[in-house]
Amino acid sequence: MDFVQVSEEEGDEPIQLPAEEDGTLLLSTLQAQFPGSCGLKYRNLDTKAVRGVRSNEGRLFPPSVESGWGEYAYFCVFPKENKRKSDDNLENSTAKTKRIETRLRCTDLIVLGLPWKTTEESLREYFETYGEVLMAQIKKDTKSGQSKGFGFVRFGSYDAQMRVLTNRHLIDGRWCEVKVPNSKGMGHQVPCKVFVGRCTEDINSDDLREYFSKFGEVTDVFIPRPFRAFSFVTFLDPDVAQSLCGEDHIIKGVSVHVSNAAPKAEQNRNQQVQSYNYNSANSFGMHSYHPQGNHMNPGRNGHHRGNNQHNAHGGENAIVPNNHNIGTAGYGMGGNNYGGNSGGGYHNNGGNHSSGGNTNRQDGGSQYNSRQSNFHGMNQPHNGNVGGSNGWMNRGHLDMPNLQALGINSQGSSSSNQGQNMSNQSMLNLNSLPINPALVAAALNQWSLVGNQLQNQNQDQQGGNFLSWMAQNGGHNNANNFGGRKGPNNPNNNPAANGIKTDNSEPQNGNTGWSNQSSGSQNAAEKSNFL
DNA sequence: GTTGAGCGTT
Repeated sequence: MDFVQVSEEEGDEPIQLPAEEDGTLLLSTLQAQFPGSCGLKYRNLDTKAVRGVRSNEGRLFPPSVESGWGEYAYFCVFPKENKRKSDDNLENSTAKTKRIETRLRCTDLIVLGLPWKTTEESLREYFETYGEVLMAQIKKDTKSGQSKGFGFVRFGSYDAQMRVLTNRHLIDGRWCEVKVPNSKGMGHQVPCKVFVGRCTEDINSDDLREYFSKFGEVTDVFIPRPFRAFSFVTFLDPDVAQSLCGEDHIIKGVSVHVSNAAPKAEQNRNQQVQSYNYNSANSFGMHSYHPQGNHMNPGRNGHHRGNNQHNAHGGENAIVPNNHNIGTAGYGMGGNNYGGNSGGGYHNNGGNHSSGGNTNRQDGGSQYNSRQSNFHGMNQPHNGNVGGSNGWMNRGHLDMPNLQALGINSQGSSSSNQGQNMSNQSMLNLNSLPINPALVAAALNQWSLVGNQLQNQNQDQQGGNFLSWMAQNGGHNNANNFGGRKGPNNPNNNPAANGIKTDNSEPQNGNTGWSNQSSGSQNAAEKSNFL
């Protein structure tokens, strides 16, 4: 039998891996020893160049047909960092990207099914093959010290985390599940989906896809039917989604407004609220959702709400012009309703908003680059610009600008704009308002007030965030397909090959669902683009 | 001393 000398990195002590009869090396053989690896490379002794080993359909082929693997010392290839988009510029250095991704998305991962004997040391040792392990702990009985059979790990890089979530794990002789813990929910996630308000009926999904694709890959477009004057656009990259939030864009001559697509959990809650309590963020379900605090930042000018937090890192937002005009669709919005007090003195460009005009900004591809530099500290909830420790009390009068700008008061519609009493918003019947429902929807969405009545048009209950998907697909299914401990009736036990989820049968996890998730393109093929 | 779906005394 032929053996291949493989080490994790060049120069490390090699392990001899058995090749197959046909001379190939199974990728699974490699991965059994080097979890997370996806290929091999070696250094050509003559040219000193590093060469890759041909890989196809789970097999690695020797460099030479005649001499096989030879005496080369091979070392592992691991998946690269997330590829940035081709039009990224130098502002997005790898280091910066890595830092952002780390800050944004690394989270504790729960490891289930650990053998009783596994120690924190052996747990760490195992996962260090994937990358830097910041934390590895075993949950134990306080009295006996006996392991409870599960633990937590945290990685230093998102790359490592991704690989862990997408691999199966044989730890101390037992197949274990690694998932994002329920307790984390969406806390560290950045939504990929945006709400697009003020849509007109002639804006179809192709229009939306085509338009928004220039900012980044669009993975899904959902337009509620019957027509509700808003839609949802999902991007591959949550950063792109976030960068667009708070902006107005012109599509087919219509000014649409992009804002956060709020998680379902909040919206469902909000629907129950009959009288809003401004003193309590919790009445809106405010917690670790909304990493950018979009719904809490007071005094923002109605645009770029999602970017407020970036300001805490040095005001790079200045490069994003705030000259968005409102009302190009003929819905006159007074500039006063938008402009004005910017809580922390940032984005204080309220005066730039005008009504009824055309936007000064053309959303060309070049804008995309500048957006990318805007992401800092998104994991710092509700910071900086919140006017006071008690966010809601200090929101000023601009926090619910849209409803008022739209001439809506507690009676539903008004020609005056004076009232600040919004306590009866929940009584609004969006379908009976004598104004364009898109305007109301856009306004309500900013407050997570759009609930099932508007958004549950689709029946897809698939959890929408990337990591929960990763957990569900990489975790559950891999476990199920490769020896997990789920029962035969578990819907995850679908026959799909190689652990990729092919349906939407995953049971909902209460706090990870996004109301706006649509089914159209949430399939394995597109999701696999993440990997 | 046993066990095998779950979710963390910070």
